[in-house]
Amino acid sequence: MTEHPRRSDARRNRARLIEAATALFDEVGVNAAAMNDIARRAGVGPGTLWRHFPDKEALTAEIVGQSLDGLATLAIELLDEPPSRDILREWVSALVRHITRYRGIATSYARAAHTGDGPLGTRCLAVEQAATELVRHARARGQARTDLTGSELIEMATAVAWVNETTAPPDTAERLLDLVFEGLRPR
Amino acid sequence: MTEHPRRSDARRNRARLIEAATALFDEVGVNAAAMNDIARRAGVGPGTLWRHFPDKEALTAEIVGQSLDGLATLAIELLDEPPSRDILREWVSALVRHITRYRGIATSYARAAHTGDGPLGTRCLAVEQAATELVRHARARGQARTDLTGSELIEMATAVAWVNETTAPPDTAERLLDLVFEGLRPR
DNA sequence: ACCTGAACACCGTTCAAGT
DNA sequence: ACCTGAACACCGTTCAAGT
Repeated sequence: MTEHPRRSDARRNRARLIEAATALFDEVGVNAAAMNDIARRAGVGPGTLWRHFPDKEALTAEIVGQSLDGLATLAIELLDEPPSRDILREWVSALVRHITRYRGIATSYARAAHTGDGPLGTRCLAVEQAATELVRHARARGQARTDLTGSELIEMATAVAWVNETTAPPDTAERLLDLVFEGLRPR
Repeated sequence: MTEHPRRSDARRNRARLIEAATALFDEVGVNAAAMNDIARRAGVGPGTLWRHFPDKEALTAEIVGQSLDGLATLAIELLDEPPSRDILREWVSALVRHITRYRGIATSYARAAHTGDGPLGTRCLAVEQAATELVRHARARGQARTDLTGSELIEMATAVAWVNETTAPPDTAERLLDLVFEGLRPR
């Protein structure tokens, strides 16, 4: 949890752990990446990994944290875009791409967003607030139905990302988003 | 795999295993139910469980099999219902309720339906064929957009069931289905 | 102050030894 | 023909012993 350890070997180990976890998450996904493998790859013992990150969620939050914070930032930025831009769709697409990038992270998000606890939960709350603001603007623009909420938007995006990563070929996400935005009914 | 073992003690053990698994799946969900706990609860060794069901998927398929087959049957039955009935929505609701009943089964379905292998996969293929037929009729009735496919319908239902079981209060499923059917856009 | 690595509890799965 | 239960490989996590 300590962002900047005092001793230089501790700082170096922390950097190595983050590097190893990032690489392994990219290669095999969050679920398949074993904690002990991350430690071994970083050249440290499992106890050292535990000292820096008390559980897997803390490590996950560290790795995906910047990218996740960027989604909140993106939502705020989209508020100032001209009405010709489909800000709701653009943001949801970015969210789905973010989740898909790290396979297995959809479940972590869903649970963290639900409880609001832990290092992931607090970050998810920030994203949800940004989504609420975004939905408010999209509704005013006529780009979203008037009863849609920010958390519902995130739930739908998480659901699409989950289906996309567990069952479908990787390029089905946009097609599924079409269905979610336009509905299964005839227009 | 053998449906009807010859020796009476084997048949009795099989029945006990199914009973124990059904109870434990109901209590804690499919994911949290440990194989060894199921065996202990049935009063047999883990090896006996393995002999009757070679892995957890085989056991899961046995437990949820009848209910899953019922969904294919339901889809066929709905084909003959009068056009006043919203057959697509009724069937998807039933599918979501079925998945929600056994927590943790959404992932098994998604994977099984994707590969089409194993005892679950073959059953999922039958459900998908029934869904395709149902979608065809719903499109002719004007209850579904003309480019919707059966597998897409199942993907959306699985996604909603997954969100519902991992993040949301248990009664959110119908609200999410409203969003999926009508879309996030204003009508 | 921080690291090491053996150890723990738990999971699903296997198989040699029995009856 | 079928069951038993110890054992295996693997996971995340812990902690006593070091430097």
